[in-house]
Amino acid sequence: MHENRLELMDADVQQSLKLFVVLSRASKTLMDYAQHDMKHYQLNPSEFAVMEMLYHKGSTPIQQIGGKVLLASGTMTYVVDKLVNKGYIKRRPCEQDRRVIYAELTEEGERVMTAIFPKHAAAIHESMRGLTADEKQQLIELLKTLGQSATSPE
Amino acid sequence: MHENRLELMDADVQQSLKLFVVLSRASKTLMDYAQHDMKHYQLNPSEFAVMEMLYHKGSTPIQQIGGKVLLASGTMTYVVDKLVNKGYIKRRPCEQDRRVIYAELTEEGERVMTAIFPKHAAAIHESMRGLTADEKQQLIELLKTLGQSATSPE
DNA sequence: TAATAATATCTTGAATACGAGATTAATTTA
DNA sequence: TAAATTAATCTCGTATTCAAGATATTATTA
Repeated sequence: MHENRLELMDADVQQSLKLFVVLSRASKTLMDYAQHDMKHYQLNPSEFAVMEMLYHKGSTPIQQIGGKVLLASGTMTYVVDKLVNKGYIKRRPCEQDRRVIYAELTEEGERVMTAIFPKHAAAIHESMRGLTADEKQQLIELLKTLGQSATSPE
Repeated sequence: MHENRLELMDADVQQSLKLFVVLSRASKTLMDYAQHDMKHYQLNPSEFAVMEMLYHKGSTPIQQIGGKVLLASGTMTYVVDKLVNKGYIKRRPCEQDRRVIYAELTEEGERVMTAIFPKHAAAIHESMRGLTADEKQQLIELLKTLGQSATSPE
């Protein structure tokens, strides 16, 4: 009696729900995989994302970092504090605009990311070994389209 | 100097990282969309997932629910408590095995899910309007493969 | 110039999640 | 049957996140 509630739905809607579930699972699996790798470096996903952005972009205003890695401002303070305590980044007030504070890697932070990042990238790459380059490219295109359609005005 | 750190990497690895980012974003966008819809019914994603499972499977041991919707046992207690307080589900001890406790929808819970679920399904479906049925099918297959490769033995 | 609006960061409180350990019950072993 | 093991749930402490509000600074406007 319960089982066929799903079967009574429109087939297209069923397919969308199926995709939703598969997307959730695949995403969670990959995130767990990445998180597990980060644990080797004593970093959680938010911390790693901030470190990675600073590693690739250099000194950046805290707010810009939050916008890029999709973290709320309160979260940014928390994450930056933790990374400062670890000695990986430092705050540097902007001289032109004293509302702004830059975050940037310390020498220690640079050193750590230089050691860590290639390993982490390799781990991510390894987690996707089930797909060919062509399949990955297809996935990238399809996911981009999906992401856009879910964002744009209802 | 910072920008081309990425460019120095192997192209295949770069592609995998790109896919990782696109997957994260698409997933987050869809989850945010779904969460926004659930808010109309005063339910968060974990609560909705539990309700949905009970709606489709009927009375189920709490641990099994946790396994299916990927929540830790401590979290299950918390979520079940909240749904019980809302009057949507109830606990029922198993008579054969007194370690086991079933959760099941109350009449109110049944009523609410019958009203809510089709609307939620329609919202999910709508969020994916940017893809054709064929594209969705491709995505489903590719994501399944990806999810498996990230799970299987390192 | 004074008042207002906008911007960036930080503070605080609530919600959510996990993990370790406690509790209770069932099952297996000696 | 007693002890040990396994299993299911719950309790408690901690971590992470967001949202709303507070504070400080800059930009705009009257």
